[in-house]
Amino acid sequence: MPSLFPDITHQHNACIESAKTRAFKLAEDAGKKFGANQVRVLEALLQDHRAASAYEIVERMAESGKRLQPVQVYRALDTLMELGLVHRVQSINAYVACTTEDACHNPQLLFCSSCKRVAELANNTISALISKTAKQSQFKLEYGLVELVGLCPDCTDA
Amino acid sequence: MPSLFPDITHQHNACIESAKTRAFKLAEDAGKKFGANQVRVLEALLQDHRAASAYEIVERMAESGKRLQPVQVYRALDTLMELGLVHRVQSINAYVACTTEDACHNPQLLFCSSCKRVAELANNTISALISKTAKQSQFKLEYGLVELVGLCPDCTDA
DNA sequence: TTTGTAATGTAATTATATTACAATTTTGTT
DNA sequence: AACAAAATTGTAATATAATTACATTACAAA
Repeated sequence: MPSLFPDITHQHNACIESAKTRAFKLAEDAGKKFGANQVRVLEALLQDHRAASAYEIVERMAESGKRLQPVQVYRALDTLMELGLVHRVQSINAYVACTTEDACHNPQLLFCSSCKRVAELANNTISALISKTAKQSQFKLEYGLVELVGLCPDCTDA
Repeated sequence: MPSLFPDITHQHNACIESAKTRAFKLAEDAGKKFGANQVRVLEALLQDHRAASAYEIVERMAESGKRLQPVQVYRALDTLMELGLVHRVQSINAYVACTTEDACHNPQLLFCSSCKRVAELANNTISALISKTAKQSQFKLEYGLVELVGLCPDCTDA
């Protein structure tokens, strides 16, 4: 099994474009339209595969000419998370663009504590097991998160 | 399968005592001793099975006569989490005392967003699956968390 | 056109967490 | 007991993360 972390050779421009296309389609299906800020924040997150705090997003955007207030970034993040296009990396209060084929609300994330990159799983066995467990305990699941913190292959080698 | 959430009839005093006994034993095994603040913070968390923010812990302790500064609470929480006696409820930046037989670092938590109670699983199938997944992706796991957010049986009924 | 709604903008504040450094207590050793 | 080293506790200030409240603008539906 190859690493889930994007390698150096991956075509990031194409990666960004396909993610945006996917996002617009998804929003359309959900009967929503992106406002300018939502698009900008998504773009800021798509710049790389690293988790960024809300305030880092503010700075990224300021550098590219559009400074938003924190609350505006949080609002955009909320919308994007509702659509499953952005995930919160809970253990570090940061955010990352979803990279799975379908947007999701129960992400399974691998977070590298060294390079801050995030890889995303879509392991149905795990999802199913979680659903089953919730059901068994009569727990009405709103959302479930699986977050693995550690070192990605690149950072382990180095 | 019965609910994992403690029912009204559970003997909470006994619950607290056994948790404390377990904690002291564990610390001893690890060659550590608890300082006064560590014990106090653990006791504050053991008051109930609800997740409490660090600042709520500050207030709880102030009410019972010993106000600590936030940083002192965070220090105690760090120590307790290292020992696996306290878990962070990542999705809400809060903390809860571990309730499983053995202290653990890879907790599986069910968090009720209504009453804030936390139940803890120890599902080996899930743990094993996560370890396996990490290994397959050459990911050096530091810790893994599973957090299910939703409504507990009591809050679903109400 | 006006009405309602969603999105955006601005300011202030609250909540969460850490840094830096000083004082004290405990532990182990002479 | 006396001392040094280490761990724990205490205090102040600050950094980071997130929300509240309210005003304004854009845009679509009636």
